[in-house]
Amino acid sequence: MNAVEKVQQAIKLAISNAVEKAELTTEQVDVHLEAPKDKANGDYATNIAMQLTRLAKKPPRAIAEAIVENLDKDAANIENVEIAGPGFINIIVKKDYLQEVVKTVMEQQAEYGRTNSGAGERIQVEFVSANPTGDLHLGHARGSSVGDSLSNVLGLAGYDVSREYYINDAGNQINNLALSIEARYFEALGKPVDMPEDGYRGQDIKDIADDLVKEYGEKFVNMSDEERFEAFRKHGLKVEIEKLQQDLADFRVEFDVWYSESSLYENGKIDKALQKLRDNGHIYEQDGATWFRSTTFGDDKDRVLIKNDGTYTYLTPDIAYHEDKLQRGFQKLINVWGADHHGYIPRMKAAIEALGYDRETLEVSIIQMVQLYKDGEKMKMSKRTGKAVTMRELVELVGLDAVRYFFAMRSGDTHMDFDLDLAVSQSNENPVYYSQYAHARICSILRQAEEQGFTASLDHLDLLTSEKEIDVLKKIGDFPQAVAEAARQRAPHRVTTYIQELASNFHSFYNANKVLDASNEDLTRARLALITAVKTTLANALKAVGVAAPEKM
RNA sequence: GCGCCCGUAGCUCAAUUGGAUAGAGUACUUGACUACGAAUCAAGCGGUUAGAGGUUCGAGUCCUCUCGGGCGCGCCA
Repeated sequence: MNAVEKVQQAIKLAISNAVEKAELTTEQVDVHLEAPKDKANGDYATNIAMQLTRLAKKPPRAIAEAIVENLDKDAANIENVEIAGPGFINIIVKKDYLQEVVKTVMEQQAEYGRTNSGAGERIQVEFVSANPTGDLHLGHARGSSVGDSLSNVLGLAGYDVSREYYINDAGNQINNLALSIEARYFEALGKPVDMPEDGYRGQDIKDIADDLVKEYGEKFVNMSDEERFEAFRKHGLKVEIEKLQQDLADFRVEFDVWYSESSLYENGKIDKALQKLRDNGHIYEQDGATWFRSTTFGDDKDRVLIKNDGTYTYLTPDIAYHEDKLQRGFQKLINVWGADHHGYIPRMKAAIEALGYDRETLEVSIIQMVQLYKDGEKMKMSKRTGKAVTMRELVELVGLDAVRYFFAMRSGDTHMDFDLDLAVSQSNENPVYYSQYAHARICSILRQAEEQGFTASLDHLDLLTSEKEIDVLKKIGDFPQAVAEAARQRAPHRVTTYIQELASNFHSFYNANKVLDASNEDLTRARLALITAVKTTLANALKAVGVAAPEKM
């Protein structure tokens, strides 16, 4: 438990003791502390008096007064309390504990912010999982950013996280991939053939075909259709998957597991999952197809698992895949899906339940669509013509940090307008630079401190008593809980909000106080410790959302 | 037609999951560099939280309906 939590704990205890002493209720009360938005309402506030109105059968303000009268302030490090509004108890704490915060950051360094609030719960986060049939585009960039940030945040909060990418390397779309490459291959040789109806028309397919021509010439022309198809399928998959891996690595996203769909065919896991569903009585045959009675578990219609041509639908291996995840011992599965897949949730949850697991084990985080704007106008996109903006293009245009930050800033469940001009602009209009600038600024001060012979010291932290300094200290102290809360709510964008606030507090402090002051060496050394703690905290927070913390800009 | 998501300041978005006078950034108006980085700071302006009911001490948040936008609704993946 860190210094901040200790203080909060002590306050909660003192209040619940006061409730008992005032004989307001015999029931156990859970004291909820909040940090008021407005500092005028104290460092902490509790709504306990309002919550007790029913139990104590008294008006909230009278309850609040009774609690305050019986409150042991010294035990809880409380400087002052006030009753305000409808019955809030506002608490002002003594600030000396904040010195501990700086020491903690100095000790923990890159580990500062880590807690055990997740208690080692094993969580798998599956995200992106785009088909290996084309380039990652704008929507995947958002999914990558949110999925990766979420994983980072969960990891920091003490969950045991595994990131996974499900490679759809089986099924129809891969056949289409092979046929699309084939069409482009013949086209490149000047022997055009028809592109399949739902073929892939991206530039990447043309590139693959051109490379094949360059390296092998007409080698594939005289092969049997089957041989050529197989060669193109294998080669296409390899190139596409490597490209996905490279693009994601360049986006600062690393997966722990790349899970192959086709492996489920090869090792019999699909059959096993089907058999389990059959044994559990959730399968029936109709119209020459095999059905999953998902309506038993709240889906709006039953789903086909084996088509009347004997092949599986997309759902079937996916069920086997989720069965496999659960058998690997994950206690929670988080799938990050695009909004266009939200209709898929009920059937997947139904499958989980039909396999004998708790449907709540699966959490699906839906990422809403992104709309690109340029010159104040919507950019039209078309997947069919291959004119969608790719993730790689976006990064080249905007810069990696700005892209990651923009997506990390926003809650995934909001429809998002991405202003290209704003993201590209290297000015104060662009929010990503605000926090990076704070970091670079601190580094600059530290460089000059070194030149002037100042070193940070923890011996005079009691000199940090100005309002700006207290604000910074408090904000630093909030970090571990902010991360834990972001993890609990699966809301990594909260970390970005935190980053803005910390940077803001720092900038404000910077403009009000000179750090390097030869006339007051003790204060200088304390402030150097303070800004070093800010630097570390900022860097840790930025890292969690996949953004660099530059020493110079 | 049915289902899910969304609607908050001119614009882009937050809001500790039911708490106080709804907050940031940006834009706009002022002011601050012979001070460690002005990509900064300080102050001002800006709101019937799409609308109408309801639940209660208390609603942007929960319930019902209406309006507007997005996405789904396949023996595609």
